[in-house]
Amino acid sequence: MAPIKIPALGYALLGLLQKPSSGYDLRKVFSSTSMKTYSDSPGAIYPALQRLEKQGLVRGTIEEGSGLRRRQVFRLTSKGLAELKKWITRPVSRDDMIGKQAEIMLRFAFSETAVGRDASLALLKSLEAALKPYLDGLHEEFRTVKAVAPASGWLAFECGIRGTECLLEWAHYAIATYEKEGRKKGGTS
Amino acid sequence: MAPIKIPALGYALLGLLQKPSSGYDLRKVFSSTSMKTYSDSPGAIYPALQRLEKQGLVRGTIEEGSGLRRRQVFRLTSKGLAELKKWITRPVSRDDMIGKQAEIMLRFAFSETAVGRDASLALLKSLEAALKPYLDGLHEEFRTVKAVAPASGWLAFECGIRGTECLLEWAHYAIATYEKEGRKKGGTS
DNA sequence: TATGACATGTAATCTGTTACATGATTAG
DNA sequence: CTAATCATGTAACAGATTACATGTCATA
Repeated sequence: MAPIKIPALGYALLGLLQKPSSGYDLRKVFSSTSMKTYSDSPGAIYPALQRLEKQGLVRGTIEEGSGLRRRQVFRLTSKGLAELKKWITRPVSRDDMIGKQAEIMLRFAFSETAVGRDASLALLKSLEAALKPYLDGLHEEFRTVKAVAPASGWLAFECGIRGTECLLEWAHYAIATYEKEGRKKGGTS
Repeated sequence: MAPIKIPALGYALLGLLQKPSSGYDLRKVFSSTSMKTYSDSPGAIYPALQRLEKQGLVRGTIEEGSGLRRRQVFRLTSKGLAELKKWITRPVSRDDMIGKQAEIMLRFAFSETAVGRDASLALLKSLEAALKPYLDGLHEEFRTVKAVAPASGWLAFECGIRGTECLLEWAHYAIATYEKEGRKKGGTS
């Protein structure tokens, strides 16, 4: 069979569904928290949940009688949890660096509850490893850009570089945080 | 008439078309430079160019006889340049902070050649002004997040905060760069 | 003569946006 | 009684992805 294809919104939903929720609950998360990157419109979320259910990744059960209008609560199936773990534990590729930094952060944010702190650390190290050569490439490209572009052009490019350096520093900090935690609690072994 | 609606890719094309280019040239820019965020697929670019031409924002002229296969070179029309300027000079809203940081950088990158350095500076100041309250909001939300989320959750959130702080620092640096330039060359007055 | 770079396009499909439609319950 | 909030959905449309189709020219 064809390998399951899940768009970004689908993974965001799978991650949030580690805690059983209705479509409405999920919409509220997207509209009220800093996950506003994803659409909170019913026209995006309800069809996405239907697709996930058709793929067997979530299962919805209607809650009757609790006073309000019927609510359909969705839960991850074991297949759904497996897909979520697979997504989270994928190594970070060079390709992920380009427009998908937000997706990596989402994977990391879910990693601890979905897979465990070892996976969180592994993801961070994988990110660090991908970041270094990517940054080298950016620095090299910068020399070219600075020679031909107007100030606003190379300044914008420099902003991208600084942002990436900032991400790398954060990764070090996050790794250090996990390793300190690990020593306290016993960690990997 | 309905106000012209242009998706992100359309603006990217308008900006690049300050220098007349064929669809193929544009694709190469997207695939070979750090503008890989935008699709370099023909199925995205050629239809987008057709839409822009239908809206009267660009005009394509076929270059024959230069040896290779026919090449259609697109140029900005005056209407297209006006739309580009309007897009660039829009003040930065709180809403732009959310998933549209890349779009703001693109606007800034094009600002100097399309409108002039005064517009570049204005855009930076507008960004700075939007960034400050946005950062305050993030810090406040962080306190809540840290109390309820696992380490990977709040660390991911912290990454967003650091990235935003980094952007603000860059804005200061870019403003300083422009103001130094301005004193040298006579600038605004 | 076959491969790869140049160069442009279309068609099927998927996803998201926008706007609408429905209906129950609670607060003022 | 009316408005707001809870709660779910559909339909029309726009745009992107993927894959395919076409054709030229240079070079190995």
